[in-house]
Amino acid sequence: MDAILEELQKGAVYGAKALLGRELVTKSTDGVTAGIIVETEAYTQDDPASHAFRGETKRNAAMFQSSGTIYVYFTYGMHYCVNIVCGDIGVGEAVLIRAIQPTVGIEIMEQRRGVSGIRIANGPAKLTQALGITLSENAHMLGNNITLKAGITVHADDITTGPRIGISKAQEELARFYIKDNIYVSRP
DNA sequence: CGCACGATGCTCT
DNA sequence: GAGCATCGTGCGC
Repeated sequence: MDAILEELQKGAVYGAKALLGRELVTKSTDGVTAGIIVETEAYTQDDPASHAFRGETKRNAAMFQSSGTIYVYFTYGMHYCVNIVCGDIGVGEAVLIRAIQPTVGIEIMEQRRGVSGIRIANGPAKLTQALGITLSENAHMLGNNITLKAGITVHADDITTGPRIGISKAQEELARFYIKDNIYVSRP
């Protein structure tokens, strides 16, 4: 957990790769739920597609906090997405978690999502619903209701990149990373 | 099986 | 007032 904080400190692109294979764990009154992170996307401050591109606002303030801060945002009138902040305080960088492979509390997640199998968490808004993450966790630090565990080892050879998804600017930028051949990614 | 679109409300211009 | 780091459905092939 401290080790990952050091990796996140090195920046969003580095952090996006370092987070692959880690287990994201959440606790609630429903119980514990968790999954292996299999797809991430790095957002840096100079990225026109990033919420931080136009500077700090009330909404994106968490992105400018210290590494390991959780940034949750609400979008499309119905969805939450979760990021883990990277880099120095005052710099707006974060990694969007785009897909997880469910490991713990699968029944709870099926109930929250209303589906089972691959569709439980193969997308950024799906995994927040499966893990029970909402705006109430925004700007909190990793370590309480949301934590990271070691998970599985991912070698550099097992990481690949793909086109960015769901954005209108800087689509070609090399920022989306996922574990090769993993069936739980949102898009191969 | 793939594409198109509607839902739905908050944030920033 | 537009656009959005999305998802699910519904339709046409």
